[in-house]
Amino acid sequence: MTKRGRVQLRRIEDKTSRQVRFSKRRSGLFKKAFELATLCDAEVGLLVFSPAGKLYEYSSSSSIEETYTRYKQFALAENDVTNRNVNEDTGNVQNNGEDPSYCNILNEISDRCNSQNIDQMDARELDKLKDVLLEALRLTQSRKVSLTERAVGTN
Amino acid sequence: MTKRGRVQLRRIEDKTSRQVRFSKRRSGLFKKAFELATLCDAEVGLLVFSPAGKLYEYSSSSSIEETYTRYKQFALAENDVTNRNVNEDTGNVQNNGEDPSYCNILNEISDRCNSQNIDQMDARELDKLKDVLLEALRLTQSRKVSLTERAVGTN
DNA sequence: AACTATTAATAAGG
DNA sequence: TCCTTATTAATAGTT
Repeated sequence: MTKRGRVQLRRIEDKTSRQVRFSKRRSGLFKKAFELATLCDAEVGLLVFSPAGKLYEYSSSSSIEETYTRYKQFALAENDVTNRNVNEDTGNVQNNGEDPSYCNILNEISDRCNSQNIDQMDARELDKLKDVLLEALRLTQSRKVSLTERAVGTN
Repeated sequence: MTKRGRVQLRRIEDKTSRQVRFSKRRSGLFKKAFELATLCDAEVGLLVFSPAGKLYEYSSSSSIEETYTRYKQFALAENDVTNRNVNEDTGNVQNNGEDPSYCNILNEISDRCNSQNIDQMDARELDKLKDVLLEALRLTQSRKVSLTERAVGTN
């Protein structure tokens, strides 16, 4: 009889055991995720792709998308702070940080594309998308101009 | 001495215990996520917001964004199948499904906005973004036209 | 899928 | 937050 309980922390080579382990541990992980959200009032989003490529998901809020959007907003806010610091200390990051509206508009496009099935947009939604695309285009153009000017050595 | 080990599966009301439980269970959950990815060669993305709003993340691939993109592609593919079925059975879903390039272009914009810090795009990246924005704009316009024509009753 | 020996997680307390 | 310990939960290997 071989030992039970303990296991080496490396990839299981045998395909069948790996699949079996995956099923068991996946259940465990999702249970834990649910318990954390329930007991501790936390927002949890969990995505798992099996080795065979099958998708499993859990979200304690209304959707994975919602949690991901919160994540992007959070990460963006943190990045802004980080980049400002780097810029002030070293000056070698091409980040003017002067145009938060540009980040916002591109994020809005991203959200708009992510939040719904594109095929099901109605005319009104298409119009809104057109507006943000136009605005993004305008900002992209002006940003490129100011980048080019800086590269030429205006300051 | 009170009982240990077992716990009721509902929100912990006491704020301090909830915070303590959160810290402990969060570590456990992230450990399990890491083990599942390592042992079973699975792709795992995990986002957790504490009750206080602090973010914790784990990704077995290069980034959460990458896993989320895979998720969106997966969900989109499944949705397409679902919507086609609905459309054939009922005819009441405004989904022509005839223009996969439109989904692709919007997804590319989304990816391009998600995959890097917007503030750090160089001129070349801005040019590429401009191109996809223009293309998306063109497709948005033509899609709106065809939607309007259909609403008027061309067929 | 079910069983059981073993280890892991964790609740309460310090 | 970190340690200890009693208790329950998860799970590896087997059937």
